[in-house]
Amino acid sequence: MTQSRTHTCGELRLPDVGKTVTLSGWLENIREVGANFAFLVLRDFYGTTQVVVRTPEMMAAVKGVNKESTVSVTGVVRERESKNPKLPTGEIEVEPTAITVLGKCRYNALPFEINKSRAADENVRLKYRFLDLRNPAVKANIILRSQVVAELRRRMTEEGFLEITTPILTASSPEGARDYLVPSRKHPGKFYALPQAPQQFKQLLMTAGFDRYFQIAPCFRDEDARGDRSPGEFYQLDLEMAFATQEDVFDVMEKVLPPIFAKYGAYNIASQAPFRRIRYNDAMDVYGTDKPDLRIDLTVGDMTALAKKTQGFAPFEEAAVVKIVPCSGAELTRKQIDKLCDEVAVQAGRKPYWVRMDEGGALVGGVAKFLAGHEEELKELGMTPGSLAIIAAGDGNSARKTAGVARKMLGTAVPGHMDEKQYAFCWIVDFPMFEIGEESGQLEFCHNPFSMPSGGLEVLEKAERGQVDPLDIYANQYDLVCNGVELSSGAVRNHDPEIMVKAFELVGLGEADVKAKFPALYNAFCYGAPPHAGIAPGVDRMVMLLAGEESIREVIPFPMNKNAQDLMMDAPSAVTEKQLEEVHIQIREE
RNA sequence: GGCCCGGUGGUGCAGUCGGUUAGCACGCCAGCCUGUCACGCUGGAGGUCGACGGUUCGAGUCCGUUCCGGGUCGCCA
Repeated sequence: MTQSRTHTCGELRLPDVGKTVTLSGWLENIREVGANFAFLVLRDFYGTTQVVVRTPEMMAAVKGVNKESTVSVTGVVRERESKNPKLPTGEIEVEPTAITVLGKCRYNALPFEINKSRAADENVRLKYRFLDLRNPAVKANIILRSQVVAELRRRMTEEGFLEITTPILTASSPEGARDYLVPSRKHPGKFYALPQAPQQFKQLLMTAGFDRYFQIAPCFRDEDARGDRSPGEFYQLDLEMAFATQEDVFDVMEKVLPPIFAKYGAYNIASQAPFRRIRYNDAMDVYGTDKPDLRIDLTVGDMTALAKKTQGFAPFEEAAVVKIVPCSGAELTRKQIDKLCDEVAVQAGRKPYWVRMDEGGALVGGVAKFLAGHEEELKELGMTPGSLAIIAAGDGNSARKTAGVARKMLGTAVPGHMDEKQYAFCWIVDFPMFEIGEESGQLEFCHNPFSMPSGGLEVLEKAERGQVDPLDIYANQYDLVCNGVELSSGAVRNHDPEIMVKAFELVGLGEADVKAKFPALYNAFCYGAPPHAGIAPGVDRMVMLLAGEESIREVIPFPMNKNAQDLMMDAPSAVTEKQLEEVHIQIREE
């Protein structure tokens, strides 16, 4: 063998007929159609090419070679006698003079069939991810990811951002998620932590005078997985801008993202600038969630006042808040409605109620008898003849949340309420700065303490003097949401030590706590920090949306399973006594 | 940690009211087939029905416990 290949398996066409070529790839299939007559399908990264075997010698060469072995085929390109218009290489085939096995597949039974790997058990797929990825449909998501990342880099660079890497081994931070810890060999009993995000570093870069920073940043969080949340690690398009406002950040995202979504997405339509801005409180009231799917035209109404007028139905009489999601044209059977309500209960943790308005405008089914006589008020809330309404009762947040889940379920289940094939972006703005903690009952930071409060020092001082309710203070913080998926959150940062301390004082902490929790940031901000703002959209989630996948694991090359295990590499795994000794770790017997 | 769903040849699934030989498709093996391309045809191999315990004359099926997986809430930006 002089050359491993002269062409790829995806490039030969009719004009190549007559050439002597060498192709190398995986033996995808063997179709024997007669004695000394068979078709081989050779697959590489670029495509597949058919090889036709018509001699006893070549038959002997493939005899006993298992599928998925890698082979090299040298032969002459010829025009097919019967062409296959479905394949790019369907007009030609290669008639071999030599077939060499390059890498034997020792097994004739694979853990799953390559072209059907997506249907296989996920743990088996993950253990044999190298086989799973041979499936072009699986590989396509990884290719897409690469293209998207390349384009993000290109566009960010065009916008004047510098890509700067930040440490992976850093200090544990007290806020946010659980850290991954790395024991230190040189400092017994001390630990590095993997960064949950490059948050503090990028703010330090701003303080250092870099004007526009970005990074495709790996982030590590030791929290439980979800369908759209990878355990352990994930990537963010992390960015930060000096002397910038919220609008400056929105402007960059609105320039960078839509073209990429329109170009690489499963749907070719993406919201154009400016994206809709929805205040946090409005989103919770109208959509029952802070990550609304705007492709659904349903909205949540408030029927608390109406519910208070009903009699005989305790949930209505006792609930602090009652929400209603009316949905027209809902021709669901009783069974389908029950199933939908059950599904809402699973996702929201609270069972909703329902009522239907028949074509004559009378209420039927579900909680109809408790609402009888209130038809007109329900019509004002959006019910129409032939509509179904899902009703959620509870304390404020749980009723809103249940209604939000119901809105999403109805939108996807009832035809005509969802314009699915598009990317609908929105900004959620004006998050509350503080909240009353459920456990403590005390005033706490609602999200993170890095955000600049709207109104700055002045509003905090008013709150301190009791002139402003702290719960009415908003943070200059925002989320980017697309099709019901939270892509990112970001904020105008609090770069002023004085305001930072004041914010901490409102929640019963003080300068000592700021210094203890964020020593580097606090110290740096005492040396002249620029106002700055940033955001960090999740790369995995973006690619997931673009690929139209439901599971984030489909867009990660080597994902861990839900239990944060890498079944292929067998991680996490035990280490030797010597390794433990070196890092001064003793395992306690359970 | 709570709740919901699932676990049946290599893979994906069916299995009715508990009933005698656990079906189907794909894959695998053998044979046939000179234009297949989701090749076709004939035959064959391959199963402790996740595990343990119970009810029963009899359990894939019913009950209990447990393990594993998925979803969801908690958690998480």
